[in-house]
Amino acid sequence: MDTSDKRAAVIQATIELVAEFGFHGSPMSQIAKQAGVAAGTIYHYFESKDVLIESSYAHLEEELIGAIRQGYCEEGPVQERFMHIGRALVDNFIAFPMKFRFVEQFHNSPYGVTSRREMMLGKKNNLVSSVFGDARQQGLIKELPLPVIFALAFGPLLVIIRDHIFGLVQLDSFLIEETVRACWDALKS
Amino acid sequence: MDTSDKRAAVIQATIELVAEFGFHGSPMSQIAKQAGVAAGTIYHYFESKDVLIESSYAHLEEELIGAIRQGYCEEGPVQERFMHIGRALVDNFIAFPMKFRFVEQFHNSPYGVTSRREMMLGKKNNLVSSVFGDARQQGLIKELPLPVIFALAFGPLLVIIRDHIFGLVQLDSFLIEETVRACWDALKS
Amino acid sequence: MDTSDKRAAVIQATIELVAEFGFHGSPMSQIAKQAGVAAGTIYHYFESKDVLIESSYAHLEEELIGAIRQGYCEEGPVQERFMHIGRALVDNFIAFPMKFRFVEQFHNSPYGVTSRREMMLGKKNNLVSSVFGDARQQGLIKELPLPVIFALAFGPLLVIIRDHIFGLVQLDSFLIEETVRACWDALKS
Amino acid sequence: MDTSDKRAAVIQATIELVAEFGFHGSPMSQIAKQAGVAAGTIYHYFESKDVLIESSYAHLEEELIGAIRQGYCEEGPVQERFMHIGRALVDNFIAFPMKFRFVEQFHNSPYGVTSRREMMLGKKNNLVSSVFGDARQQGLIKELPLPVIFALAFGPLLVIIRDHIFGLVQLDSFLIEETVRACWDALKS
DNA sequence: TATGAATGAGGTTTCATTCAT
DNA sequence: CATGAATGAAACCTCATTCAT
Repeated sequence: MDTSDKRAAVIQATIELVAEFGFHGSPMSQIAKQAGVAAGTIYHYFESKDVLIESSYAHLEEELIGAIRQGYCEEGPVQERFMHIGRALVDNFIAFPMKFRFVEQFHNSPYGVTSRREMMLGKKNNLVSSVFGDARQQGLIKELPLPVIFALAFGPLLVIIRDHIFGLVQLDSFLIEETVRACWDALKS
Repeated sequence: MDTSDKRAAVIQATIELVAEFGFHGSPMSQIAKQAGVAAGTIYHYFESKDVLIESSYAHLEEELIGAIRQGYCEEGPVQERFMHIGRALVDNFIAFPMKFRFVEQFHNSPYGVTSRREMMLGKKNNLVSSVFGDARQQGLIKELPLPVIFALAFGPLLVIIRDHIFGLVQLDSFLIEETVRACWDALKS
Repeated sequence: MDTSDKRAAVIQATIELVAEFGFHGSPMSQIAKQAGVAAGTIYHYFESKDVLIESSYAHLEEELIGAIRQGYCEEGPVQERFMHIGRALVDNFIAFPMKFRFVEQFHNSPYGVTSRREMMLGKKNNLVSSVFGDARQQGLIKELPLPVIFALAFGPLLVIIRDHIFGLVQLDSFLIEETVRACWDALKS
Repeated sequence: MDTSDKRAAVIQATIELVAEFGFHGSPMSQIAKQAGVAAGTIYHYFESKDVLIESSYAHLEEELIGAIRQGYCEEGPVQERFMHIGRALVDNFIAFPMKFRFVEQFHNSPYGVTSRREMMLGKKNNLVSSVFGDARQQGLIKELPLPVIFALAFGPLLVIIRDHIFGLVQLDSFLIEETVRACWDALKS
């Protein structure tokens, strides 16, 4: 295991434990054990537990953006681009429930307060922003502030992903398709 | 201050502190101080910190249901009943941001995992369930599983409430109205 | 053991351990054990280890000033008052070597840097200051800055106390008398 | 930088850091960084931190003895030889306050306990010892045990050096001269 | 009932030291 | 010789909980 593998192992362990037990339920000693490193080693890569958690979040954010980019056609029609993003979002989180659990806990905790303004689904993400920009220009969606647009577009997805992970609903590709399309209905002018 | 006032003070203090600092950032000693009681006193009313937090959540849930009931007309048309619920939900959380912060943290933490199946917006809440039951019967909304319906109906509201509290958007009664209506658009068959 | 006894026990344990093992060699867990209290208890009385050490020093300072006051005659001739102070200083530190070891370590460490300006033998101590004030007025001692006067008066005493404690010299009341008198010789104009 | 330069750099870094932050506040990693070497490298030259600190002290001791020897006339009159030593001591420490801070911390710490019996100003130093031997033979100084003589001679100097370094007094060559002379007054029979 | 001092397990973090490169 | 990542014991400190008053 070379150097950067160790850093990656620590992040992976952090995500797994936090997803299951929360920030408070994931002591550094456990993270170290799960990552297969000594407790002190973590502090070579991350200044503190806070930094470790922020770094883990940043890692997940990048991974998610990468997943969305897969097969994304920047030239396609707006609605199709939106459908792709919604599908990718749900597919990815359902495939890796731990990521979702981690991200949700991060957003709803003192840790996430600072990072929330540039969140995964926010302005930082040009892919998503440009979809809504184009949609607005073409008069396809309602004239509402961007945050409201984002909320209508992705709010339902976050909820059903959570429900799926907790077993309250069983999503399949058909249901995902229908749900994302319903989100588009909310946006349509 | 008589006996039940003390219980209420503890719950109030718990909500305020957890909203701002999270569960881990709200030690029992601080809760006691904020509530104006001794640390040991809390244990007369609540068996443990976990029980205190679950009780605080239950308290908020009841308050919210009460707020929704205010001015609710069980006999009115389905869409109007839905609009009322959506409006009441947003209004109430915006008026008391701490409640929202507490509830969100609760839902996304190990504490909330057990309670989620009977969540505020879930089956336990007959008011809400009956709206969608009626809507489905009258063929007004899409043929999707109830959890998906819930997600489409309330997911966006939770997101914009959060955005409003964090200052990312400034909601007013017009914007709330439009947003809740857009949620209905997502549901409409 | 009532409440203030516990605070006193912690300070006593701190002095004993630091005297023997130094600040770094005296972990809070050891101090707790020596004091017969739980580790956490220390933090009810002292905010941190630093505060504990500063408080222990302050305690010793007061004790020493009290010891010097014993049998001190404010109206007596200047030289006799000086002799009394010198004798009391040496007697007290020789009787309680741990106090001396603690104080010396405190003064020569980052802890002591802040407190040094108002040290035991400094301006804060009116008893000592007034002796030199009177001596100067009566033209009995050299015209040198007060810090130099203090150094000439007490510097040698601190060194021989240390030597005595380490067994390099065996002080008795005769030797103490002669040494304090020699200090006066250094001051005499 | 050749081999012995590295050893010297480590010692220099140790003195600087310990002077400012104390033994406990000077981790090996910091010493390494300040010296411009890798942490492990220190262990090629010094078996342990304790050995490093003792070696740093020994280095300073030798430097100081060398400084005192500069311009020292072994054949001169006793009082002049004493004055020279006192002057050199004060001048050197004032010119290099870090040395003084290190030495003081060393003497008043568990590290110094073992070395104190052969301290800088002690028997080991023939230069100083022979001055007092000659002075005694010529009947110039009081009939007191050697440790007391040492205390009277150098105790005040250590105190005012400290005061000067901490800014409590501003020493100049005149004041130094007067102070050393006053020390001689304490010794004079 | 109410208090709050006391407990002590357990959390985060530091740091002297080692060893493969 | 030199490096610096890795180790893990141990430090300081927190905090949920208890219990004598």
